[in-house]
Amino acid sequence: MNDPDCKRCDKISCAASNLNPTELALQNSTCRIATINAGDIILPEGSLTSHIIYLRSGLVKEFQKTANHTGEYIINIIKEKTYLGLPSLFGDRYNHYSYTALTEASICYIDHEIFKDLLISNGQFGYKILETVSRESLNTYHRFVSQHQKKIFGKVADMLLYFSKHIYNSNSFYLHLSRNELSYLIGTSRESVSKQLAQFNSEGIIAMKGRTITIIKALELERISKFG
Amino acid sequence: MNDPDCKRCDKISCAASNLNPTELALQNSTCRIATINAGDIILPEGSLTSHIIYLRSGLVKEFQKTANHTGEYIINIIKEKTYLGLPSLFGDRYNHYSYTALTEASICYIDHEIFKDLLISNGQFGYKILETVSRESLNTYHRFVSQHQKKIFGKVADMLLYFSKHIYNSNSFYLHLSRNELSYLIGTSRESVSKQLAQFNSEGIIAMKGRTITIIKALELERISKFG
DNA sequence: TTTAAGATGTGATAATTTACACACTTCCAA
DNA sequence: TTGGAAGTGTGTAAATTATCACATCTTAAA
Repeated sequence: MNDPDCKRCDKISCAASNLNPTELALQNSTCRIATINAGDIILPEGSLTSHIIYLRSGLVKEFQKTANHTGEYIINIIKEKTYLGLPSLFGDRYNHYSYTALTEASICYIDHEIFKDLLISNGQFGYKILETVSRESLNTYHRFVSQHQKKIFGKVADMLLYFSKHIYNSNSFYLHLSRNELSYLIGTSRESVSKQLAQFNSEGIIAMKGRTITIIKALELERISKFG
Repeated sequence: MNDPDCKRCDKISCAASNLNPTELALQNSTCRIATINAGDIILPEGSLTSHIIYLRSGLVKEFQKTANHTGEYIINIIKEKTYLGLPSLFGDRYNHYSYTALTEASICYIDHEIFKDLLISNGQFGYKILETVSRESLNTYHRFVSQHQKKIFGKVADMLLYFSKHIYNSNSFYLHLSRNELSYLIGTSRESVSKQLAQFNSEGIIAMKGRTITIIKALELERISKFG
């Protein structure tokens, strides 16, 4: 763990940029920074919320284990400059989801009470956090609803576009998730994902080598996502 | 439309009870109240957010039409003393979902700008709204995840417990939704819902007469919901 | 009261998806 | 370098669910 310098941090959150120097110094005084290795767990579900956790850099998966503990369901893939589990923090006293690093990640621990005090004393900061929680809710609802009414080819097309447009911002990317995890993300079986990817590959819609995927016909994928 | 009196309102929101008399008077000055008949639309998806809408009494369904406009997906059933579509308000500039009254409903329209000013100037009020949005997000995520990994009997059991415990607060209730709408709520077909309800009925787990349902073996339903 | 439209129940069939089996590949550590 | 564990691809059978067809029931309006 290192002592951070929030004032000079180039990865500060959009909300925290509304804090004045005094407030930022207050946050800084209780803030600790840590580096997490790929694959390591950041927070297990069911734990009590003691700190705010902010993802400075890296990729994290937010998930929940299934009832029988043999599988999981992935809620979201989280990118840098995002607070982890805000709804759990404000909605309840414990973390509803688990968080695991998909790549090496840098995270900040911020004291819960200080954060809450800042929210209440600085309305602009509070409003930004509210906007953040709202926007993320809408995004997650949208993904859930989309998936619910689609067949597998639609789900897989959706997923590929999600990674391309929202996570990696490129037509070509290395997936940090196994085929199994992809199936946890869209709520199907590993085999179904494999077969659907193989089909898109053979149809020339994507090019695939292991976990590296290149989207060739983006418009076709959009059509499949919409249609299916 | 009538002029309301927020100060004497017995259906005031938990968040708004944090407003002082001056702030409440400010909210009151731009507030209008209206009665909606069962089946009438309150807000269509895609519309711009001009006012905050607060459900004083009644039951409302929050839903989204499918791409081909032949079906819909129900996000939530909303009870009294709840703001409608907060995530749309803060996350974006337009309403992501449609809202239709399931029973006669009383709703308040509150000016968007005044509401936002109150949020920023009164941190406690803002914090309460943040808690509300967070809690609702968690509830909705939870229902989505549950449904995703369950078979039809699990989904229907889930749904029955949801109505019993969260909506009607009774083991016996009249459903304000058609079989078709029930299927939109859990993402299956009307026929599958009918058949599953008939089976629970024949097994003595529930008693059913039209839209009136009595849960006989609640523990058995809990088990089915958890197991499948 | 009559009548038509919408809602519901239910069996048979079709479509979709999962589960299983197993071969092959990749990657990491001894 | 090698052995084993984990990850992946793919055919086939089994399970699940949707769709279709149609009878019956309910409700609301004429």
